[in-house]
Amino acid sequence: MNVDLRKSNFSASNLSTPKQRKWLASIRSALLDWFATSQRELPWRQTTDPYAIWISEIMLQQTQVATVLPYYFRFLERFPTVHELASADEVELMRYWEGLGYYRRARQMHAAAKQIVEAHNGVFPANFEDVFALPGIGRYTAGAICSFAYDAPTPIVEANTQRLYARLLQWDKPLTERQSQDRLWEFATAILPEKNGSRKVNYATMELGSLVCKPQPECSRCPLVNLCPTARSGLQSSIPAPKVKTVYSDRFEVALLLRNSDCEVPDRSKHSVAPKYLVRQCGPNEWWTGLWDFPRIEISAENFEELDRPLLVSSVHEMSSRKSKSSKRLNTHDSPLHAIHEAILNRFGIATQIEGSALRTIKHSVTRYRIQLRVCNARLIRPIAGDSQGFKWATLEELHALPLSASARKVVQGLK
DNA sequence: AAGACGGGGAC
DNA sequence: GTCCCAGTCTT
Repeated sequence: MNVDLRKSNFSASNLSTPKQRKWLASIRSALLDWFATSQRELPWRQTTDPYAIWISEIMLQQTQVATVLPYYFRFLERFPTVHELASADEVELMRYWEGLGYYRRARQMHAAAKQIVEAHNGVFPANFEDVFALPGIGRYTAGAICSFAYDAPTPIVEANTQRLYARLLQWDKPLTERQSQDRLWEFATAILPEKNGSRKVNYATMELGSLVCKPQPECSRCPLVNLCPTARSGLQSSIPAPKVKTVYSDRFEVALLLRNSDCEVPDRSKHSVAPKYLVRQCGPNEWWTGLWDFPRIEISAENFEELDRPLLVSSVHEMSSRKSKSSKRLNTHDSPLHAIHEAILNRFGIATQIEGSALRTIKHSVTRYRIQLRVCNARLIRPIAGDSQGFKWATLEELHALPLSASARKVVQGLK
């Protein structure tokens, strides 16, 4: 089209001048042609069931398509309707979410399902305001559900479309700014057709952002290349503005494997009793809220190294009697192990003793932390106090049914 | 406006 | 290694 790209960085208004409307119509048209031949066949696009679309949208928050696919099928098979989800057992639900991360998504979804049963008679709401009001559903997800399920003209702005829209607008300010967000939502609204067909347009903008207008875009394959001022000016690498680099910090942890067979009288009724491991449920103000984990604490880099030393020998007895002639290492200064035992006692109220050096070290990451976790055998040197809440002993089989963090799951994998 | 929240894919 | 991902909610 004969649209002047040099003037398509609109100064203000809501993209409603004749020239802007013509430009938008050209984009829409080229986009839909491209989408018809280039779209991926994703399972959540083969349905208009708002429930299934909702599940997919929640799973897809900050999570890539390839990661979601297996979870999506498994989840819908087990929880095919709002009612099934609303009446789901919390533990089983979390087990179906395990590995996806951002576990509050699952809890909020559970709450939302109950809300839908209560307030909407189990029928997924059909207008934006009602959908938006549900826990875990923000502006993007509400718009996506209404558009995809009902073909409502609700705009969407998420990672893919945000990048695409910013480039089409040649918007060079950081996208986190309020002004930027307002502009993006304005574009997202303006790009939708007057009447029907918003579903397809929203699918198409996301798909183009995902497959072509990537962080490193492939403009030579883009159906909008001749309509895009950023491509014209060669500013693809600076638009959208690069995000502030994440500063990672190292973190060291130790997890304790405490077996009941080491500290309790075995059940005499059976000649072979499966050992049980001490686990606890993570509380509201810690990572993996609601999930189960082995007793685990952060430790210093020095103590972390100490746990890697072979043939580690220490006992509380040796440490508590400072005058005794225990091993040379323990005599020099406060044992690092003592510090760890103290920290475990303070944190969990259990008196423990680490045995030997770490079985293994697991690397994982949580948001901005790069974590190394030493897994250690340990024993209880005093019974667990009655007021220590949240603990339970679980067999290997029971551990398989409990929702764990990905790192705790790795620990369990090593227990066979 | 900025930070918390998980984990894995892709390069 | 680094960057990024169909965001939401809380400071």
